[in-house]
Amino acid sequence: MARRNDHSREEIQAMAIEAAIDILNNEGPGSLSTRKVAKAIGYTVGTLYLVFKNLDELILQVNATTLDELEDGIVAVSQDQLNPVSTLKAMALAYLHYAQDNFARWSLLFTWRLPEGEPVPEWFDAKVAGVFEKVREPLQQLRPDSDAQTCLQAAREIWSGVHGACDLGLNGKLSFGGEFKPDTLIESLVENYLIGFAKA
Amino acid sequence: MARRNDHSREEIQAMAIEAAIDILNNEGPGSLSTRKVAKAIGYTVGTLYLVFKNLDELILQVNATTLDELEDGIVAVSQDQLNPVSTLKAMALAYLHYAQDNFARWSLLFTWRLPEGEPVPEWFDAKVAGVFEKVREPLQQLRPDSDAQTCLQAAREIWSGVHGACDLGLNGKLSFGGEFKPDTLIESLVENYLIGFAKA
DNA sequence: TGCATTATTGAACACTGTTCACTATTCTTA
DNA sequence: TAAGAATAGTGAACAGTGTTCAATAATGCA
Repeated sequence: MARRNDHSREEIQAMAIEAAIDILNNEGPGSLSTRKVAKAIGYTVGTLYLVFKNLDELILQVNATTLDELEDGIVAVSQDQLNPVSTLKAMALAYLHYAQDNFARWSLLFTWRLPEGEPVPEWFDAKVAGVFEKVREPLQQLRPDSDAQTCLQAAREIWSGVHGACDLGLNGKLSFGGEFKPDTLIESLVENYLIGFAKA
Repeated sequence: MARRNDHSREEIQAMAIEAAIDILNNEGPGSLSTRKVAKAIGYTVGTLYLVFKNLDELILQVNATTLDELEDGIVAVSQDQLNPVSTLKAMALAYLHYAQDNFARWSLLFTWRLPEGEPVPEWFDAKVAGVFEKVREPLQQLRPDSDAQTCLQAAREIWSGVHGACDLGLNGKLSFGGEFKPDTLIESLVENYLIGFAKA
């Protein structure tokens, strides 16, 4: 046997998450396995199960960091925008570009399903809510007289559109007749939706 | 050994597809396996591989029937509508309801990824194009002066939205603050988008 | 009836997530 | 310092996965 107390539980967790991200980036989704992660951090599977309940829990943590980065990316571009419409467009494009640049992780975030009974932990839901709040803000600016609930609903609607375009677009489900640029698609989608939203 | 020539290759294929659909409906996605399908149709795995190249090919066929049913469902409700807007709303809701009622199969259609090199066969892409053509028609009615390419682009946009709402909604990614009804969400999304699209 | 053909089998291989009896290292106490 | 308790870490084992392919048994034909 090798080291003991070389790393704390928290350190091993962090190492595992990092290793998992590396594997996802380099070998794509579906190549992630407990043995691969264990090997990458210099431990065996058993240790992984000492630190995570199971693979689902590890993936949940990976998805959490993905969600954080996604939010950071969206917030970053929304700083220096002149009006709510251009803010929302910039945010949508930031979402697309993150998904393009980190396809495996972005994919995992949406394709991974917990086993039947297991509910998504509330801290995860809270993170999701945080992202949507960032989308709600410019929508609120666009219609200051509407209540927060209405704008939150609109955030769900517009972000569904952006997400759907990324999902279908990046998975080759939209490339069938004529050229098709995801950037243009998303910009036009946001534009058209906001005309309707602003008018009502 | 048992029967011989009891069923033709085509019959075994059809039986396998049907069995796979049953398993998906009853046990959810992720419970599908070659051995289970083989057992369900009274053959062994070996026979399955005589009739399908691999599991991917079987799933592709399952997805093809899902796509067919999806198109049928959308076309059915679009018959007796008074105007393009109500047609598109009805189609969107039909899409949602199909996804709700056949969650496992609808899920499989979008989460299944072929191995790295393998391209989606063109007959599959053609099927997808067929569905989008059905969406393009009412959009064309809405803006008769626009060319087909513009309306096809709009079809991609609006259907991305509808699909994204189903994806996030049915996977519990939108249920975080306040009540949330997928039907209402989708209707409002389509409505707002079409205001923008009709106006331009 | 005997032979060639071929549909069908199921054991084997390399992988997966998960468990747990065991081992080796560290910490505590005498 | 020596003995013992506590525990970090292991890795073999189990049940499952997709896939292959030599062996087998049922059929059609001569």
